Amino acid sequence: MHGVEIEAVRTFVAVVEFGQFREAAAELRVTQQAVSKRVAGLERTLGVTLFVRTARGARPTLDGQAFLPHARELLRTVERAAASVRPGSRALRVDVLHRRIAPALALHGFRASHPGTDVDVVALGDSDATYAMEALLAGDIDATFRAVPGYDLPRGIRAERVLHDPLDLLVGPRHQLASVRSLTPADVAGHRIWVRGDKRGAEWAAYYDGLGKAFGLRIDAVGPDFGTEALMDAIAESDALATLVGSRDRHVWPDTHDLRRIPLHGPTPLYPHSFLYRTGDRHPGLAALLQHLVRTRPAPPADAWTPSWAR
Amino acid sequence: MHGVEIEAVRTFVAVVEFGQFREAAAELRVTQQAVSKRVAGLERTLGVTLFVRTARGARPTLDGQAFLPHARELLRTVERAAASVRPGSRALRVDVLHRRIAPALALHGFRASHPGTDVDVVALGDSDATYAMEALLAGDIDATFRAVPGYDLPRGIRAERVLHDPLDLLVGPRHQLASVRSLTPADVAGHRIWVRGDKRGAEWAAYYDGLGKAFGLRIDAVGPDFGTEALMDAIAESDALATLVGSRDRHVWPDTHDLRRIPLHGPTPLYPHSFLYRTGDRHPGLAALLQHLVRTRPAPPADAWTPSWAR
DNA sequence: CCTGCCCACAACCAATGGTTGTGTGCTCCT
DNA sequence: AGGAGCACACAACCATTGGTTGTGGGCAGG
Repeated sequence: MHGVEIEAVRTFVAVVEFGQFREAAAELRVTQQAVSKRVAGLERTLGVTLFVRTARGARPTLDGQAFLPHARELLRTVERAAASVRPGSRALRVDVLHRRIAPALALHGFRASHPGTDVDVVALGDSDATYAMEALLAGDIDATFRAVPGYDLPRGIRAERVLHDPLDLLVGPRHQLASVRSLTPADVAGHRIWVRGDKRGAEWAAYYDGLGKAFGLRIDAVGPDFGTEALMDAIAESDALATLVGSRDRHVWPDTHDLRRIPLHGPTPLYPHSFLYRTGDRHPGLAALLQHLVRTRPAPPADAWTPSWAR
Repeated sequence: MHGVEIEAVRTFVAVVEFGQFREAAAELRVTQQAVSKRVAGLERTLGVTLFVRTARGARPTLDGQAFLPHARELLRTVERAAASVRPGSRALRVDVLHRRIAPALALHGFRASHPGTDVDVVALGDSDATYAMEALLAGDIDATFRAVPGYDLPRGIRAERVLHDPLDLLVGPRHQLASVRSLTPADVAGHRIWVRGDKRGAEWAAYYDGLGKAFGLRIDAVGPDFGTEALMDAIAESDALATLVGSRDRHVWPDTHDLRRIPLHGPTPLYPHSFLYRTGDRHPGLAALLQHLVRTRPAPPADAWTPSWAR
């Protein structure tokens, strides 16, 4: 009974409206005695008597009348305050790292099957998973697709493995493997591979490090200033340079490059996409999206390979 | 943790202002853990994360930033509500007899032009001017609008004529005068007029008695149990019954009643509203309100009629 | 790598706010 | 006038809450 309590104020208004404690109690789903206590408490904290109790009900005193409009305003203000951050009042914001890779396509599927849910797709860029986590914690985004271990996440963030994209080797027309239809990862040993990604980004780097170590590949990450276009240009020219792309990625590059995808199998390296979200986020679209992703989660191929930390 | 708690909101604001839980806790004289719990509880009820916790403190998330102004407004509203009944330093409390008649409108004008002064409008009802005077003398209210003679007031109470509302005849669609555009009071002689008002209320009764005598009208007061709605219903049905309302009154009645106002001129009967207050009342808002009323006092029409005691 | 700072979690405890059961006073009806 | 019925207050009791102290983990800075 330290300060003014909102439930007490709500009770006060109900009593004024019904003219008696009993009905107000019924409306509020509590006993008459509880209403009596709440009103008594409010009267104590305010230091005035709010109701004249009669045999047929209760009617506000002058102080009660004076308090009433303020009480109503208070309830409206509370409602507005709660509405200002109500989950669902805005579109769900999901970060996808890049608009043309597998997670973005999964989002398109979700939008098609849930036309009622607004989803904003934002691309924070492939800088660093940490940055995305911060944005997640700060509420800038509701979820993000990242390749991270399922453990060792910041407090308040959960991850769910929802996608895995088999990798294709992408080579130019003059590459030594350009006409091959299928390869094992081990076949690529000895060929230079560049992947685009910030060295500091533990995310891509960790994956390609693991992949390289597992199959004896030489994979170099080219810094963020070296854009996708420049990388594609370099590959198109080269007879020894290749890169790796998700088989479901829908990157666009000029036709003139004549680049070829060569699927990898035996084993099939999968790039693991986790769906990261705040545990406290009550946005209704979030639950729906998570459910959709889990339901449509593809079965991994029998010969799948992923780094140990991603399992 | 059922609904939004004011203490939690206060805590939230303190944390935003200090930038960390620790200092906010010191400010609020509780432990850091209590602040942590309160914020966590608020986040749970709102369903959003309000702060990003870092090693050096806490800064609001986007939701937190959005919530902040509402939180501050909420605290101000609570303060105003409590102040409205605070013994000693409460808002100016003015009785208006009814919320939809001219004096209430005048108060709205005052509030608009003096946003710094809190005014609470209460309605004691049209029982008896004596009752209002008692409330005035007892300090329950600071002022009241009543139609009383300027003389013969209890010691300690002063009256100032501040408003006069021309009367309209209000009739139903089937009334014999329903299509007339304007009337003199004498034209209404012979038609039955009911006005709502307690017979014991010297106030209304004295005015309508005088009006009836002056122009040969038959005006009956229907008791307080006979509500405004019932009166309006009766008038809507009748071809002979009418009532009198102030031309500035903003009573609401169902559209279906199809009631018509007919202004009275030649002479124009004015209903006199006096502003009554305690001479000893030092409330700063009182002087401001009185001054405002006197300044905006309308000039009476040239052919005005008021009872002799009201002059 | 260690230290210091800041917040979260756990365990515990007093106070709160709810319940049921009962009492008192007023109205209305007989 | 007296009793029934209704409406609110009081009392006892109990689950929940919101506070405390104690402790641990993460991060920035030396």
